[in-house]
Amino acid sequence: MKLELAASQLAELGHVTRLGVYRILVKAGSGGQPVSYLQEQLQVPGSTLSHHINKLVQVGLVKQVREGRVLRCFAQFDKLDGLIDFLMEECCSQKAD
Amino acid sequence: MKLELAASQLAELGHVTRLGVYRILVKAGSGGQPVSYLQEQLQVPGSTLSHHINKLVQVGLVKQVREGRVLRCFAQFDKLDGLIDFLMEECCSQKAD
DNA sequence: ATTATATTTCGATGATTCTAGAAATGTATT
DNA sequence: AATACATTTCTAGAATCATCGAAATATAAT
Repeated sequence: MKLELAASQLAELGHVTRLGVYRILVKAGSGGQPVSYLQEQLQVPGSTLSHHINKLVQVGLVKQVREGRVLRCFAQFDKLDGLIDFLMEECCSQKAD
Repeated sequence: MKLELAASQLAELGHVTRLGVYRILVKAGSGGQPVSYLQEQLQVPGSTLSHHINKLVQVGLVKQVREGRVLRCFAQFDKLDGLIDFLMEECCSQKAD
């Protein structure tokens, strides 16, 4: 993974509301949750929430699928795995002098 | 771990320069690396680098130890483990309706 | 068609963060 | 004590980000 992508994903997770969204979606697993559920849980104005969800979508950590008038959101677990791998990559690989 | 702490750690990792610092330190393992080495690798002005390292220290991801006039920096691996655990916590635990 | 529901887009304001030069600090060497 | 070296602190302008009301869009129900 490129460092720039990892940094952008980490930056998006590094905000209380967005991390709250992401955690709910991780907890929800493959079933996901609609925006309305996230709003109910997080108690944040719709326009603000929409803005934050969008940022998570932009970096690939979340996907959305329309179901009638509901938009269901899903955590993209493979992206989280990639991010964690990146953080651990080459851990302690440097030779001592 | 509290969500606020996790968010702040993720936010600090979510910046190209800081993530660059952190990666070098992860790679360096328990031996750490001095600020001067980080500066040489990352090619960023001292005052800017110092500012970024300080943010990593503030959230506990990095520690610094003085060695004469050199300041050696170390990744705090336990904090990274805690952060990763937090991200995975309760994954897919929600019961379907 | 009209109304209701779910969500986004727009737009503007305020807040935070980034950057880097200059000056200051702490440590070692001569 | 003077000089060199490593790093930080100060400062201030520029850039980015967060917030949220109002208006717009999309879908469904009556």
